Amino acid sequence: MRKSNKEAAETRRAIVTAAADHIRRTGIAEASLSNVMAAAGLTHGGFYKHFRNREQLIAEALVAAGGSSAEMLRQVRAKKGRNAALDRYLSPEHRDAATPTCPMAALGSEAARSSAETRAAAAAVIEEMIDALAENPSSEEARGEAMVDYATMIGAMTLARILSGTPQSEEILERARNRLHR
Amino acid sequence: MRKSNKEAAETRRAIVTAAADHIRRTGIAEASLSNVMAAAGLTHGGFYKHFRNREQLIAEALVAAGGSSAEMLRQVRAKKGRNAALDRYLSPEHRDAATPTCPMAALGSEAARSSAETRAAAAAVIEEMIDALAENPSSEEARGEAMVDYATMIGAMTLARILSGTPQSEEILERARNRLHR
DNA sequence: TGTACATCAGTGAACGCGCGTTCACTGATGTAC
DNA sequence: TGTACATCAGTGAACGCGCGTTCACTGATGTAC
Repeated sequence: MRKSNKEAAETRRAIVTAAADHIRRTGIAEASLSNVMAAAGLTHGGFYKHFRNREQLIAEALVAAGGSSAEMLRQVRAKKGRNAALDRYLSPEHRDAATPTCPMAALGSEAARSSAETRAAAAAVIEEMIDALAENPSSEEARGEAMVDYATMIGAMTLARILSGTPQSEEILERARNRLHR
Repeated sequence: MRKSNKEAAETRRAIVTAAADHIRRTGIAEASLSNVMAAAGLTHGGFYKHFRNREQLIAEALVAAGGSSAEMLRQVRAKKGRNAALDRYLSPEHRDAATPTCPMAALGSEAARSSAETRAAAAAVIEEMIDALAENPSSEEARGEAMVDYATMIGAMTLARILSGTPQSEEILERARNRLHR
């Protein structure tokens, strides 16, 4: 039962979206093709009609996840300013979200150990997040500062998630917000 | 061929050490019992003579890894001061180490998604690292500042590892060092 | 201290399971005329 | 525009593999007397 080209393109997008959600929820290693395909409403056999292999899907899913995370940062920032965007990122809601928004906080250390293809995708995500975060994205200095800000954000979110359920979890988020506010 | 109690205790320690190395090198999910046991010079079947299950080993390995990481931080700091300890942590050598020193930088995002037992072990590691890092570990304020410092450290190391091989990798480490120096 | 027996550290085969990938098959869609 | 056939999206079974865990077995160590 061949599908139309338009339907096939939608299917491909649905698979990437399902994978983007899955890797942020469970990490890369736990996102099996069967589970991702089932979440997209398909059986696993058809996967290779759309992707070369699992590796390619992971790279695309990472970029998609990073895109939606940067978009959210940009929107809050445009409407309510930089501090509000930081507050949103470093909030208990982001910490507790069933599907975390930022892929670097959700699986950064796993990406660091991954293949060159996956790391290149992760590097593109970092680039986009820095763009969304920097006061003036064309200034080398501002981008550099945003880079360290972002490091603090993903580190604080990681610690807050490990410490979930203890008072220190709220504390690390609050202290990170205070340090990064301008 | 039963082993003496002393030998058995040594075996147990060797398994934990092998696991502590393995999880820092490859993450928790990739550290299989067979591989860990082989690294300790044993076959996998004997594992359950020492541990309840894999979960227990991971928790103990995490604490062991954190202990050696905190110990290194303390030693450099005692000899050469706080800034030198930060420089050592945020160095290209730590980034490139075959077995990374700090388990939180190596697998923090994975620990955040793990079971309560593993997260409790990770929380103990965080506690110990903050102790080693804080100017005055008995001051609540100093511990809080050290917490955010540590967040920046693990975030910067994670980003530096993803960006390995690009000029930004060195840049993020240098900028993080500069921001945290006192 | 010596003896008899219970304990148990470690081995290696086995289990059921889920993984990534391949494949034959289907029938609706795409395309060449 | 209509027809004939090639294409290919998606299905579901199959593959070889490594996983965590269990188990029968071994013989040296530990212990009770």
